[in-house]
Amino acid sequence: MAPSLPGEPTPSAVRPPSNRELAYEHIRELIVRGDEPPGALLSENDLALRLDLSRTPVREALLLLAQEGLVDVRPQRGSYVSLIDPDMVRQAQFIREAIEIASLEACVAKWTPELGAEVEGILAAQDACSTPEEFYPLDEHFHRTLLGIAGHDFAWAAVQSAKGHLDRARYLGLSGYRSIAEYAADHRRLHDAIASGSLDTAQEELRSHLRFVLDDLDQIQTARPELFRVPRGPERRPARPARR
Amino acid sequence: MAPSLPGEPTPSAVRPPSNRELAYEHIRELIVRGDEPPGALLSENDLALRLDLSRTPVREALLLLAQEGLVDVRPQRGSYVSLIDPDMVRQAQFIREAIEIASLEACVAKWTPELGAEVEGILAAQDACSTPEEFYPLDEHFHRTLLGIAGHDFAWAAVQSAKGHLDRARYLGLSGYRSIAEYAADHRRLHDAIASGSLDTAQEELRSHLRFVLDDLDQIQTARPELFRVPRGPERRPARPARR
DNA sequence: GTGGCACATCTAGTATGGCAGTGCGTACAA
DNA sequence: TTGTACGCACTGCCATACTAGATGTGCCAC
Repeated sequence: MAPSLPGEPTPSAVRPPSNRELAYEHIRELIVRGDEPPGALLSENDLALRLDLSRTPVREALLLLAQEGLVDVRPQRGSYVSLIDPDMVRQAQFIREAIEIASLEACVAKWTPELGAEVEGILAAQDACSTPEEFYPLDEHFHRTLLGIAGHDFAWAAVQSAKGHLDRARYLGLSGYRSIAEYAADHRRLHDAIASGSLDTAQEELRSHLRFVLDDLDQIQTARPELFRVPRGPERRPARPARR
Repeated sequence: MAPSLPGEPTPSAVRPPSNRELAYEHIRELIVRGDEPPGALLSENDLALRLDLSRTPVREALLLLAQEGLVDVRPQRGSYVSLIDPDMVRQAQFIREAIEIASLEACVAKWTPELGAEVEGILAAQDACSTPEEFYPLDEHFHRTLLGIAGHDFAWAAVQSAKGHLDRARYLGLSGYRSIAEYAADHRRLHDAIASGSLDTAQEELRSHLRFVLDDLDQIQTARPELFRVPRGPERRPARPARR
């Protein structure tokens, strides 16, 4: 686990993270890792108890997560982990692809051997990974670094906020449908194309790399249909818990 | 039975807007329209009094605006309207351009005469505008409609959240540096290119249209430097009292 | 046995009070 | 005159109390 990622926009270095940030990170982790599956109830009161905080920071964290699309707040009813909406995933993928592909032009233009060495380091670390848990942060780091080289570091925030649903699908996808080694190989080919200055090749490599998420998505949807919002038909509630 | 159709993220049609949404819209309007200029102090207490609400919805609105980059919350110090950061505006422009340009492909592919008629209606309304206040929502409507035709309606949220700084610059830009008529003419040329199925032309039209914001930006920065974050030099603080 | 209404009990939304950190004005010392 | 220490007043952060609305449950009339 990286203690401090480079380029972090967090002023946490001097200021301890607020309870809201703590709650946000914690809850987001629960959702992305699948510990709280899509459809699960996330009660403000319950979370406040579990995290040993008051409702206010928990509530504000849920507000941000709802903005991101990971949580579905239904007033006076409850807050739920949002179901994975295939259409929304596809659109998130579109956004990500649009931004990352467009950034490659500047990335190739600004490429230097020093930057190449930095990226090589990430690639080497990826090759040493054996579990998705290890690979996942490195994958983020790789893509984020490329954006940073292009001078579009700020765009990462936009990508990240859009790819909430993508993250979950990706996490599940890394769990077996496509191997870590294949993802790592994609990254290396992309790096080679950038380093050799062939923009078109790089764009094609990145495009197919990013689109594999969609293939994974189909696989996951077939295997775990209960995690997905049904495209047609109500299915408002999967089952009657019949509490009490 | 599902009373509300899934797919539309806004339940506002059936539910009255919450105080938080009211506060958000109101404060955002203040900032984008320039009523509260960059650097102005936005006190939770003060806003709560002015909007006749409690501090909670105001605070949550400020949280969302901070996430969007329009407000700069400094803990235990105050919340301020963020200064316009030229680099951030450029990156927001990049994001927007990447998404809208990429969406044109699907837009051209899915174009129909019926959709053309709808867009024509917007164009006609734009031609009838005489003030930026009238034009501004129609401009949003135009671009959003194109995204919707491409089937990337969801991407609008990403664009919007990224273009906070852009909005302000754009609003100022509409106030004189480039005329409404020129913007409207851009839109019409873009429409014609899409309708005739020439993707490349459409992309070029849109690209130059969107990049005019950057030209405006330079004009505005020259005219009103106090609204901008200084690009070079420390200026961390005017002076260091170095108490204690 | 069935349909409908009322209540008990959840929920999130909102209001408010206390707390802790920071900047700035002021007064004092060199 | 200049530099420094100190305290007040202000800020946002967090906790708690209260409100209104939605839902499941069970009683009761039929």
